Amino acid sequence: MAKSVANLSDVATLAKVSKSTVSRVLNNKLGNGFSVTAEVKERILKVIEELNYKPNLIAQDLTKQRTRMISVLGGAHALSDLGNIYQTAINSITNILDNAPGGFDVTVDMSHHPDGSSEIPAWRIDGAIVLARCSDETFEELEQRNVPYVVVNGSSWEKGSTVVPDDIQGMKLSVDHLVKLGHKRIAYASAPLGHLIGHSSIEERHQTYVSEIKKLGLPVIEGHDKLFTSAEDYLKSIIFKNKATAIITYGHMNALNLMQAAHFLGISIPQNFSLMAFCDKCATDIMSPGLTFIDLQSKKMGEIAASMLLEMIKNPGSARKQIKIQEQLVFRDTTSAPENS
Amino acid sequence: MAKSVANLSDVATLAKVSKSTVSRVLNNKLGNGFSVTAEVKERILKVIEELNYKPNLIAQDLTKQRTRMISVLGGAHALSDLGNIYQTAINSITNILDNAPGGFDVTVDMSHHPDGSSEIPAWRIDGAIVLARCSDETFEELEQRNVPYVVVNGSSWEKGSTVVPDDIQGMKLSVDHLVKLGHKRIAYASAPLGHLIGHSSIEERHQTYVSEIKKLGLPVIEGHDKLFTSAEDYLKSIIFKNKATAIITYGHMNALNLMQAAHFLGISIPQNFSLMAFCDKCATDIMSPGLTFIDLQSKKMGEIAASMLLEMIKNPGSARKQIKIQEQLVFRDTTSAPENS
DNA sequence: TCACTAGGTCCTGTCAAAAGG
DNA sequence: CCCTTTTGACAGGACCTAGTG
Repeated sequence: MAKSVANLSDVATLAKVSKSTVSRVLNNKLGNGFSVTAEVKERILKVIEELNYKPNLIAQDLTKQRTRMISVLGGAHALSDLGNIYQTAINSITNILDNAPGGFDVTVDMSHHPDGSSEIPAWRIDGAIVLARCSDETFEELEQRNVPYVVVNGSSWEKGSTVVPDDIQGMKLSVDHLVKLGHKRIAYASAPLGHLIGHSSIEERHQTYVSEIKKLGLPVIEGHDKLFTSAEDYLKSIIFKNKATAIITYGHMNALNLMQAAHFLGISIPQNFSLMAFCDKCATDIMSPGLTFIDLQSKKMGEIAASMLLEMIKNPGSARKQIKIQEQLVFRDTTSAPENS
Repeated sequence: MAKSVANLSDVATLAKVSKSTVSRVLNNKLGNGFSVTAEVKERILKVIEELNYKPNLIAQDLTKQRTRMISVLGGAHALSDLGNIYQTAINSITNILDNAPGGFDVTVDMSHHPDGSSEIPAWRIDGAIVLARCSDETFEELEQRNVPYVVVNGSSWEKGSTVVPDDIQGMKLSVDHLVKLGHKRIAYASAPLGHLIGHSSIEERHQTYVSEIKKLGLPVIEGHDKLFTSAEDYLKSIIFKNKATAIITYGHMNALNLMQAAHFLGISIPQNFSLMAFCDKCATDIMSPGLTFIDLQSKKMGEIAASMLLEMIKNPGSARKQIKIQEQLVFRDTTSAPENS
């Protein structure tokens, strides 16, 4: 196959000028000690047009020592289940970085890197956003290569910044909301099996549930410390046997399962029990009736993460930041005063 | 800031050998006319270890003229709404390409490229998967650069291959399913506003609905040619006024909306009307009761697209292919014989 | 000062050729 | 002269500094 694309030399030869001139017509803003005849400039531009020449980005990256590429790591779990908060976060991250001066190319890494092997193209990126977590090897490489990175909803190593939702405050909001409605027997359904094991939100929500409930002198309903499995069994145990009047769930998937199971068992929400979850607004849009939820503010998390990353890229020496985002209660149809109050 | 990463020269200097020797220790499979003293090899490997040297991928790309990167284009709509077929497709695409010999780095391009400007890093990728469609400029660049590409669920330009579901056959399956159950008044709800305008599936499903219904001598129910807006209005018009006993919807979001509206209006599914949709298996998992649907086989589409792309990369001269995937009926809880039959 | 150019730089991979025995 | 081991020079494409007439 013949050479299919033109390069700088080709343009230079055809325009009968040197490569440097072509390069500077393309890149250097005219004015600061740089000039060309209008005629030469025209000639060069015409040849570029004819050959449809475009600079080879790889070569450009090599000389400029920067790629204007930003990688979002952890796409495998970000895309795995429906309506999780990372989708929203990714969207706002992309928006910000797209519109940043100069423009960055945002790209979600989808490869399921086998355990123990970091395959992050650290040499190819100017920065990274980590969704919740990544492998130790990846963290190590990011740190060693001095790649600026921000972790969204998770913790970082030494040099990375973080943006996390304030789950302690969110759980307090939840309990407070239900207590104000008159609930006394409030249960908590933890994360389903297979969820991100060891994620801090699992621990924080759980512990805060226990401490808040105890602080108010209310009964801690059993099952809060187990991972969530069967929604039907859970309802039988928590509603029928333990007489709970309200359930807080770790995420929207639990809530969805519980709604379906309740429908199946002939129990009504919120007549027979109130239900609320931690999740993102967009996840609740698919549910009916409208779920009361603690908004994790994933859009805002994404925006802040992206801005912080830009700052870190611009200003390599700056110190890491750790930001906590306040969560918000959105009161809709699945919570109300308990029946017997 | 001091130079933070080691390069080939550094290794060579410290190991007291030439750069080429280091390079060959790293890359050339030993055996075919290549050899080093065990001692030299050890020395080099030790230095590499010490400096934690890793080849600069950008430079490597430049010399090798290939990046082992594959870009998935169209991420903006692939991630925009929940449970759409592209998520499944992306997952299977990634699986295949990850495990391909040599391994490819799959990356989803998320940038919302402004109209008219192709910003595809065509120079940086070895191949592309297009989800449904991309801008004309992008197609143009892919073609001109001879980047192998496969379009999933959409049409390509001259050199690209395509994998599309057979919507004509799928609509025939739907109508046939409902007719066999005894339905005579079958309606079709088209794509919601804001969906991919002009996508062939909208046209094909709609036209096939009309032609199949007519062929069977059944009444074409009005509303089939309008974009879907309010689920409640639709039900009032189609079920109450037009006495339809079954509705086929363009996608799972319509179906979800209709289920919620039916619940609100006090109509039961499938007692009062049957409902089915075109969608992906994973989208229906979040619905209750279980939706009868036409499976678009997005997993299979992804697998085939990825394999075709690998073939095209390996074999640049090969002719484009256009593959149609058979759709499948999955009979669940939302369709049954009509009440008055 | 103006209008332009030569040649080094970024970093790795390759190949012909040289060194060592 | 042969074989093994190693090397130097250059390609790859764009950018940039120093420099020329």
